Amino acid sequence: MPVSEILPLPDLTARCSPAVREPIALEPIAPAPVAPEQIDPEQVESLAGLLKALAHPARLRLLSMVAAHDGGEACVCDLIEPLGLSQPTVSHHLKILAGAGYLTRSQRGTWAYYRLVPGSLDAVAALLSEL
Amino acid sequence: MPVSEILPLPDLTARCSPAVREPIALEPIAPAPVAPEQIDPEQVESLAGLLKALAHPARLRLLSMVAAHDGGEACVCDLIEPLGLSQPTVSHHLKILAGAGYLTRSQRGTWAYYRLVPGSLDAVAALLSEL
DNA sequence: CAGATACATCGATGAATGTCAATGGATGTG
DNA sequence: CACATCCATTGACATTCATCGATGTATCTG
Repeated sequence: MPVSEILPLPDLTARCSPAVREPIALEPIAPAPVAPEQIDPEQVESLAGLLKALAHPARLRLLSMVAAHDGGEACVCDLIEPLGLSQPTVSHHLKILAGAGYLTRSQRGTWAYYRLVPGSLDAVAALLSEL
Repeated sequence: MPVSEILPLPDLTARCSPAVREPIALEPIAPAPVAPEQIDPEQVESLAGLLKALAHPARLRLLSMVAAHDGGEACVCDLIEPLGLSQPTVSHHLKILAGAGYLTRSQRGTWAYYRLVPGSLDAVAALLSEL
């Protein structure tokens, strides 16, 4: 039987394990947290999703264009030409932005008007800063 | 020769073109800006790249773990196990974060220590808010 | 020098994403 | 009703991305 099974002392060869690199505790210590992060896994997934919805040039431009448009709203056909993408692609990006909560969609007649959700960008910015 | 070529008046059928939906100007008006956005295209690409680097759960967790680690820095081997990904994958994500300017890398001996760049998250958060 | 450890890079593979043409549904017009 | 416009959805395709095993390099130890 190897000695290590009786006296599981950290060996002195330098390895990565934090327990090895830390000075040896003489008294019993509280069990170190297994995960050295304090971020809620669900919150991380959520924030990553919010950022992924923003992480595209066309979508950032869409947000800016909608916000700067007359009355704070714009319909799809207003955005196609300045964006330089096809109508299905523009609708696709708008759907992603609306799904993430950055835009609201209201249909009036044949047109679909998109409007920036107030404070939505500041909210995700705040989440980033407190990370 | 169609009349429209002599008198190019906007027709009355409702179409998307803003010029059609706007009230008809009686006086000559300054040419409307073609692009109803005022965002610098380069800045949009840049911000999208910064956000793309953040838009992944593993990378957000890495930022959090590095920031919360002892001394504000952590080496790769400290992050592999709590993250639950392989060492090449962890190195891959760290490289992306460092390339975007969120982390710095300093090699000391065999270890590579990563450290959060102070203010980098607040900077991108500020860019988001002023979008 | 031989072996072990930490880390990056390479290559391959499966998944996700962006884009457009084509289609379809809904609304308004003549 | 027939037709045009706006918009979303579908399907197909190419590109990008995430992941891991294998390999290579550098450093440290004995």
